[in-house]
Amino acid sequence: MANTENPTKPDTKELIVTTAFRLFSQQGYRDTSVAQIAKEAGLSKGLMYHYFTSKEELLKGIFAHYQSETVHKMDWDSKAPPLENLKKLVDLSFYYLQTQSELRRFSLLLTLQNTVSEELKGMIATGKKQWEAAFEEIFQFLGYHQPQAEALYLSALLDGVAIRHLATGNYPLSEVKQLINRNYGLTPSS
Amino acid sequence: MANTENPTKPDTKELIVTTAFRLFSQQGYRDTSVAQIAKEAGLSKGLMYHYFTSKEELLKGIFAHYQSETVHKMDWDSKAPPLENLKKLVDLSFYYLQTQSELRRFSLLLTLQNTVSEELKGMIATGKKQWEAAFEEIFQFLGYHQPQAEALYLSALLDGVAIRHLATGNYPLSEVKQLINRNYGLTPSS
Amino acid sequence: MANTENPTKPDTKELIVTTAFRLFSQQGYRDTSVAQIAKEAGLSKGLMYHYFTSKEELLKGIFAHYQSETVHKMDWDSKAPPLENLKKLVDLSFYYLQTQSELRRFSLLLTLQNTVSEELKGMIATGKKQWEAAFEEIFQFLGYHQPQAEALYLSALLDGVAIRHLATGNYPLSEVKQLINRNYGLTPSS
Amino acid sequence: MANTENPTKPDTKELIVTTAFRLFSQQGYRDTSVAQIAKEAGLSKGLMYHYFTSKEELLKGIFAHYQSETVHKMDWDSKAPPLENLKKLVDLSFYYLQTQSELRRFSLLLTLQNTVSEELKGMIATGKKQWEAAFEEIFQFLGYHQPQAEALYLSALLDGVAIRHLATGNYPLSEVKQLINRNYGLTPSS
DNA sequence: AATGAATGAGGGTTCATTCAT
DNA sequence: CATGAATGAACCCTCATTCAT
Repeated sequence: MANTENPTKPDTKELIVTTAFRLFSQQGYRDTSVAQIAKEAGLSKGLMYHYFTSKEELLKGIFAHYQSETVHKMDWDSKAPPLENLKKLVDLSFYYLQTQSELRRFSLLLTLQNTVSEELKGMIATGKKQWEAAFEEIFQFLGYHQPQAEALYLSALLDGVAIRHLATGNYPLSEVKQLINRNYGLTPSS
Repeated sequence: MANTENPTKPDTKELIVTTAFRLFSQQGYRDTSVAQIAKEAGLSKGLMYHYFTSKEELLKGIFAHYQSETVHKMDWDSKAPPLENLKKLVDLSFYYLQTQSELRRFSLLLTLQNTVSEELKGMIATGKKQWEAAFEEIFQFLGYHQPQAEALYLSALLDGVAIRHLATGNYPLSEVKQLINRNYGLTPSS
Repeated sequence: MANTENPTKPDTKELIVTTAFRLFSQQGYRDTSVAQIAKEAGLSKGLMYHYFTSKEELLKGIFAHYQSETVHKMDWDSKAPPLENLKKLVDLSFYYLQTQSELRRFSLLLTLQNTVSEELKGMIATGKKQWEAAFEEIFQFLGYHQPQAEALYLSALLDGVAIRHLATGNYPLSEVKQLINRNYGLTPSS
Repeated sequence: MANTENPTKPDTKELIVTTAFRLFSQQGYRDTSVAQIAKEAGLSKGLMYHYFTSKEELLKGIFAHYQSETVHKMDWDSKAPPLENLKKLVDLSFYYLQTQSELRRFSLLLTLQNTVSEELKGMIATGKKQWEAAFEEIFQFLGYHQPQAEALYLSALLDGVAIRHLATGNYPLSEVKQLINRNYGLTPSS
């Protein structure tokens, strides 16, 4: 009777999250109505409020959903050579940018918005901190003088590249990536 | 700066633009109602539509107003030493980020949104193009191998710094700026 | 006539149509606000938009509603004596003019207005065409030399009678009807 | 100094009336804004209120203007042969319909509207009465049994023809006119 | 779990009219 | 005679949310 045991039945909650995420990314949070999400997902408004008590709760739900999906992939081996790890992370950043561009857009959008609740801000900040901490540790290993500032610098650069890529239709991602590789002494692979 | 015709009479149009910009920056475009702008500016809703035919037109008006202020300062001397020019521009970018941070936030936000009108996108894109073109010319002078990619790289970096600064309360702007100065061989001044 | 699913539950959509029609007829389309219709019908504005996506759609709904009621009665037997059929139609025209005078006024009004949407014009035109076609067929049977022109002539006459009746408080409908009967060789009945 | 003496200066009041009449005819009274009339006429809103104290007053002004222009043309000679007079009037009706169609549309529009003020209704009724009286007198001369009803009948017919002509793009005016001529024993001329 | 009718507050916009200049 | 800035009320419409079924 519980639907978690029935693999054939599509998970309604996930369907809502997925649909809402897509629409929020494309049109923004305010410009997407609950009705539209319901229609697009093929279910009723009432049902959405059965799973999420409000539109904002749905927003948080989206974030929780994708963060849990993403985080565990960032497990890097702190004993491996630092440059290798750095390369891994930079590659991962570009990989996400290309494969989950809408998620990236979504994150940046929320980051720039003043209106988001403190709770959501916290969730976003947590994600960013993980990257910064990883970069900082690596730069420390590599003997950079200001590892923290360098970490923030690189994080900013990757954010900037993301925003330009998402905004422009023809941003030369690979060329810019080469410059990054060169500036950090990374050997290109792909 | 003052009304050209009658300095004592407050320029209503400018009052609207200023008020709207402030509110848009604080709460976002969608979360600011025309009624609120009118109330805050101390005039009627109807009057706003006397000056701007729609809320979106008001938004464009804001950009036109502040961009014209900005562009005016960007006239750099292409015959001066390139490094000096580069430094000037980087300084200017940081200067704007600190003095007109909300305009910056706003333009980044709209950049990411798909629902923005083509006309507005054009206005924003034009602003960005000017910076990129300036950077490219300088990098060419300096003999960089890929001046265009380098320009996009630096633009992205500056955008990224802006994002982080706008998102974080305590982003170490000056330290990051030092790193930029060092990486591009610029002598710090301030 | 009653709600097919639950006779006790008042059919909200029909309630809206009925109320709107009454008010539109009394005050005109433009001079009747959606708010007024809602108030008069005892429901919220929002609900009206749940059933009709716009005020104009509501207008179309009214026509659809009443025209379907009308057309149903216009099924005349083309094998019956032509004069009998003609009499039937003329009687019907007068019957509608007296029982649904406001619908008639409304349709004449919209006919003259250039601002009416094409779709609505189409709906009205369709109604008129049906009458003209019926008249033409009958006049053909009766051996009139210009059955089409005669059909348009009679249609115009009936429209004109409607206009005068709607405009004047004391238009002598029955006397004019007698003249029509006489001119077309119809034997009066009522 | 008075501008009535200066034939070269366009009469502002007439310009307003003419423009308003055109727009009212095309779009209806409610769907035409004072601002639009002012713009179309190339003058300010304020000036319009200098000549007409309200929008409704402007409407009355239009009617007064055109009625005074039209009435004096209807002077028919009661001593001439009745059939000749009848023909004259029918011809005149068609002539107006073709040369001043917008005025005719305007009249019919107001006739059908419930919202018009009593004062305006009176003005319109007066115009109609003149035609009816003329027809009645003629039919009396011609020995019709119910001259008044016949007058109303013919008036209605002419109104109906007008509305069909104004509504349809391709109404066969001349054919219908021939039928009228035939039915009333008028010899065609044009 | 699921629907969709129903609400109420608010949003953007229009417009006749007034009035200082 | 002439302008257009300014107002305020109303208008059409949207939307997050609730709730009976």
